[in-house]
Amino acid sequence: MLRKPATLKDVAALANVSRATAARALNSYGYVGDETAQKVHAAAEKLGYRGNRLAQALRNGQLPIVGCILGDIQNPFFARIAHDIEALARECGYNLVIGSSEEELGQEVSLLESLQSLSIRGFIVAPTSAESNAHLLRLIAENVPLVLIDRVAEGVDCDSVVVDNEGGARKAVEYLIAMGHRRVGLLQDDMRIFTSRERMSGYRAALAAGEIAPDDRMVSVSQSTVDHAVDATIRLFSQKTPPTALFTVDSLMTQGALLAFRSMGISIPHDVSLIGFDDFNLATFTDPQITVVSQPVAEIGRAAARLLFDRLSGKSGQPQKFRFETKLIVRGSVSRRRGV
Amino acid sequence: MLRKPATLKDVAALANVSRATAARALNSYGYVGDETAQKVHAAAEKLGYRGNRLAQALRNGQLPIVGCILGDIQNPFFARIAHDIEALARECGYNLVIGSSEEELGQEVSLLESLQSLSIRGFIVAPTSAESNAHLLRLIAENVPLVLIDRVAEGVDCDSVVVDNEGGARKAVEYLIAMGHRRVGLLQDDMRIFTSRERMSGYRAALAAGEIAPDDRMVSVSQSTVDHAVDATIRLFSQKTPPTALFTVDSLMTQGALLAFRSMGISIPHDVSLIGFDDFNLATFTDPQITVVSQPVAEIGRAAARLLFDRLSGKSGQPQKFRFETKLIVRGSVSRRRGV
DNA sequence: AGACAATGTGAGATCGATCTCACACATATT
DNA sequence: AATATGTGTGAGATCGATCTCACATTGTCT
Repeated sequence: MLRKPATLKDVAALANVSRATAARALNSYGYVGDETAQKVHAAAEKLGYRGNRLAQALRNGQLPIVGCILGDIQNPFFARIAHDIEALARECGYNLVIGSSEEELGQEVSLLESLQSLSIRGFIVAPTSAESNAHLLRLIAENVPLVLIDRVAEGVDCDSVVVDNEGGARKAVEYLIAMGHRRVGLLQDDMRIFTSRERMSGYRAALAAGEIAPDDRMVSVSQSTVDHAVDATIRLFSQKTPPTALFTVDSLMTQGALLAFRSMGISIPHDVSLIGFDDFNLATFTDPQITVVSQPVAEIGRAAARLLFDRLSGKSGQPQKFRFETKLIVRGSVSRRRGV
Repeated sequence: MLRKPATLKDVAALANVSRATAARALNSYGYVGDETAQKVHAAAEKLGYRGNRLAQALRNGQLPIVGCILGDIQNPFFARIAHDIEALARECGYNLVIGSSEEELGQEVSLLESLQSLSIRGFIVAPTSAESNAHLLRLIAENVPLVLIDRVAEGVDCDSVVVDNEGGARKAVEYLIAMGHRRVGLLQDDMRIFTSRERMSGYRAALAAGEIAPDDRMVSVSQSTVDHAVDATIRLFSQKTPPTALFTVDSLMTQGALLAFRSMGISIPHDVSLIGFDDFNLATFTDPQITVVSQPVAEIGRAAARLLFDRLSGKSGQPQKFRFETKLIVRGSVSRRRGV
């Protein structure tokens, strides 16, 4: 019983006019007689006519959809961003296609290709890799609006919205050092990821400022999931001389660290101090509450979306690079280290 | 410097053949000479030809995109579902458009219309309202594959994946009653929402089984956000004779209740017992850990996606209705009520 | 009355990919 | 030799909406 949706032709036929006239009436341009216009509208109403956006898009070359490629929507940070982008897109009459790269470059590339062949109008991407960016450069060369979010990529000159990762990490680690810690652990994800590099470099800078030699044994790398972070933390703290403080680079890792500490019977902040990058719902429910570096997550998505829609509405000019400040929120997960 | 993407015509021209032949070579159907095929492939390669999926979709009437309309991607429950759907869609060569209804019927309707006019192939929807469903019925009448998720709608006969909300709620409230509570509060969201109704009805059934008269003063309604839930909880517990136990219908509400209790100086489980519907990351980090009714969230999204793709690949037959069991996970947020 | 605008309408081209059909030429079959 | 089959190719229609252009019809101005 599949009733095909009504087309403009059907409307025109019912109203006894040509397709051209029907189009004029419905989109109100050019000359149309009042009576004719009414007939057309009545016919459209009666048939439940809804224009085929596909055909429209084919005609004018662009589909009112924006693409958004993030690492993982399950990360609350990305979920919030996706939500805000979708909301703004909706206001602007766009829809949002979401793809998860799962932090795999190949996935990101193929997702982007498949979306581009849909004549999608613009992209917001959190690039998996800071270096491999031929696919992004191609977009720019083809003049497709692109906004990078959370992360930038080397040599890719386009709009972007990031936070001061290095500064945030540095503040956190400096604070730990000021509290007397000298063996400060770092739990981070893949070094290909821009934020990871920057946070690592903030970590290093803080160590250097504290005249502490970097020590690879204090650094553990894992995928950004709770489970992987648990393992990585356990590895880090099973050493003979484990860190006395830990800095984790995102909220999933922070959760993993908390779970690992619990399972190992390590208590915070008595046995180990902890600071996480990115504030999250859980942070104030634990005992003690977790000290974090917070990012203005409510602004990031909206800022990126606004940049994209500005481009889409024709604004040209130099790429705009936003960099939001981060803030150290001191709660109770860090204690002063005596002696050693 | 906007270089338009190469079209089939360009490829055909470069290879010195007609469009028809080029199409045959690239999609390998019909007869094509070996040499010709090679020429075409070489030309396509050289021009970086990527078919225009828009034009293809217009031709065959369907776009390889599925639409997913959920309440709010920020709810970890929906985030997980969205993630799983996207992953399966990707495997099947589809992309995913996500829309947030924000629990507004109007939003849901307009989102659905706008996506349908894109010739999108199928939908997974968590309907805002259990009753207002003309838009869903229309989809079915037009034979568009539709899978309802988390919630069903009255009279809408299609594939669906839900959990046993009533049973879950009932188990929770019966447990509270068995622990000696007689003033059991309910913190729920809008009654138009299917899950809300079902959970309410489980709550009522448990009260009835315990021979406790329902009392409207024990029920507080709010939007499903942490902030609204805080207010609603405060209202509930500012009464002369507040509940001694509380059942919350989703994880955001549970978080709200926890925050409210903290701000009111109410301690769990000493002053009040708490059970939440839907397990969530925070539940095991609090002290005490929160007793919850858990749903098999990892299966829901995949099940729905599988149903949808089965339909898309032509499977017909009676609508399939999945209903997953829920499980009461007893942790430490409920204590036995003595005396009263 | 004749010229010239303003108004209203339809035929047909276009976007890009695909598919049907007709036609060419070869080889195979009686 | 005449017909059938197999192979390879291109012209043109199609999907649905839109836009350009040409053609009417009215009204207005000298």
